[in-house]
Amino acid sequence: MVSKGETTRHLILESALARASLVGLEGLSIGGMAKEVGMSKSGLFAHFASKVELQQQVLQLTIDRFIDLVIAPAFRQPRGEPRFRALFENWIRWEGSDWMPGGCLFISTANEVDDRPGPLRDLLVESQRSWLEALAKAAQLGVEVGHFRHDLDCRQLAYELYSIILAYHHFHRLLRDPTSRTRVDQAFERLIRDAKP
Amino acid sequence: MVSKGETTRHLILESALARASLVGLEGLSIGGMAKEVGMSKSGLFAHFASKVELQQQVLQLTIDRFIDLVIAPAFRQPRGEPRFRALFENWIRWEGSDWMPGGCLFISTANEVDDRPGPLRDLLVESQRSWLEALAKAAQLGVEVGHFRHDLDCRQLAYELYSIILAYHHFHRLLRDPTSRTRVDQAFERLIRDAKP
DNA sequence: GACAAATTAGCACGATCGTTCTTTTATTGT
DNA sequence: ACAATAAAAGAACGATCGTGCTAATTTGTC
Repeated sequence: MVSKGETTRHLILESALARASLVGLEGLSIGGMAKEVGMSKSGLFAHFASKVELQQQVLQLTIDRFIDLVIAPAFRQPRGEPRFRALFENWIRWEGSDWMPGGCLFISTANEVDDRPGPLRDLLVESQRSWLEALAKAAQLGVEVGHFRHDLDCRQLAYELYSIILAYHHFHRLLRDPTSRTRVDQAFERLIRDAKP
Repeated sequence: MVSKGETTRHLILESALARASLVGLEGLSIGGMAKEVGMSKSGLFAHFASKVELQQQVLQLTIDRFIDLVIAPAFRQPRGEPRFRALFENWIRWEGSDWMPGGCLFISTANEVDDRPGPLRDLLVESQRSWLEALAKAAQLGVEVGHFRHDLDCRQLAYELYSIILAYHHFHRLLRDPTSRTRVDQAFERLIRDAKP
C-alpha cells in the first residue's frame, strides 16, 4: 500500500507543476504552494530537503511525463516518416497540455537557468540532450528505411524541428497568434519535403 | 546641458539592462541594483515612480537599441536579398551582444510575461509585432525586386526566420552547443534557397 | 484500542522585498 | 557666493521569503 506521505508528495508536485508553468520554477514559493494545496508551510516543506530539491522533483516529473506522452507513443509507430510525424504531433499537443496552463515548463526553465549553474540546469541540459538524440535517431531510421535521403543531416533536421516548435510556443503564447498552428504545420511540411530523397 | 538626474538615470538603466539579461526583468531587485551602481536603495528608487516603471524603461531602452543596431543598419542595405541577409546577420550579432551577458532580453521577458497581463506584456507584444511586420516587409520587397518567388508567403518566411533564431538562442545559451552557429547558418541558407524563384 | 511512527501544524528566525517618509548633501541659476 | 532646487541617503513600514525547531495530530501495526 502506498503511504500517506507519498500521496501528498505527489499532490504537492502536481500542483507545483501547474503553478511553475505559470510563474516558472524560480517563481515557486513555499507559502504560495501551501495555500494552493491547503496545508501549512512547514507541513508542505517537511516533504522535501530544500526548495531546490522540490524544484528538481517537479522538473523530473515533467521529464517522466514527456517520455510517457510524447516519446513512448511515437516509438510505437512504424519507423521512418510515420514515427517522425508522430513525434512532431505529440510534441505540439504537449505544448498545449491543460495541466501546464502557462506553457511548456522546459522552455521557461531553460530561460531561467541558462546562466545559473546548478542541479536544475544540469538536469534540464541532460534531458534536452537526450531528447535531441532521440529526434536525430528517429530521423536516422527514416534514412535507413528509405523515407529520407541518404545525405540527410539528421542533427540539423532535429535542430530545425526544435526551432519551429520554439517559434510555435513563442507566437502562440506571447502574441496569441491564431495562425501559429498553421504556420508550424507549413514549416514542418517544408522540413519533411526537403528531407525526402 | 544634461542634468545630473538624467545622467544617473541612464546609468541605472544601463546597469539594470545587463542585470536583467542575467536574472530577467522580474528578477531585478531595487536593493541589488543599488549595490551594483553604488548608491542607496532610496536614492535609486527616487528616479522612478515604481518598480514596474523602471522595468518598462529598461525594456524600452532595449527596443530602441534593437532598432539602432539591427533594423536601421539593415535598412541601409539595398532592398531584396542583401537587406534580408543583413537583418539576419545583425540579429544573430545582437544575440551575442556583450552588454546582454545573459542573452536576449526579449526572449527571456517573453517567457516571463506571456501569462501576466500588464504594461510590460503590452510593450513587448507591440514591439514584437512591429518587428515581424518589418521582417515580412523586407521579404515582400525581395519579391518585388525579383530576388524571391512571386508566390512566397512573406509572413511564413518571417515566422521561420524567427524560429531558427530562437533555436540558436536555445542551443547556444542552454546547451552551449558549439555547432549552433553553423546550424543556424545552414537553416538560413535553406530558407533563402526555398524563397528563390 | 493502545503504541510507535509518520505526518502536519504552529511559531519564530534573519533576510530581503517594494515603498514611503524625513533629513542631509550636491547641483543649479543668478 | 547665495539662495533655490534637485538628488541622494537613512531609517522604517509591513509583507514575504526559505528554513529550523517543537508540539500536536494522524496514520499504520499488533
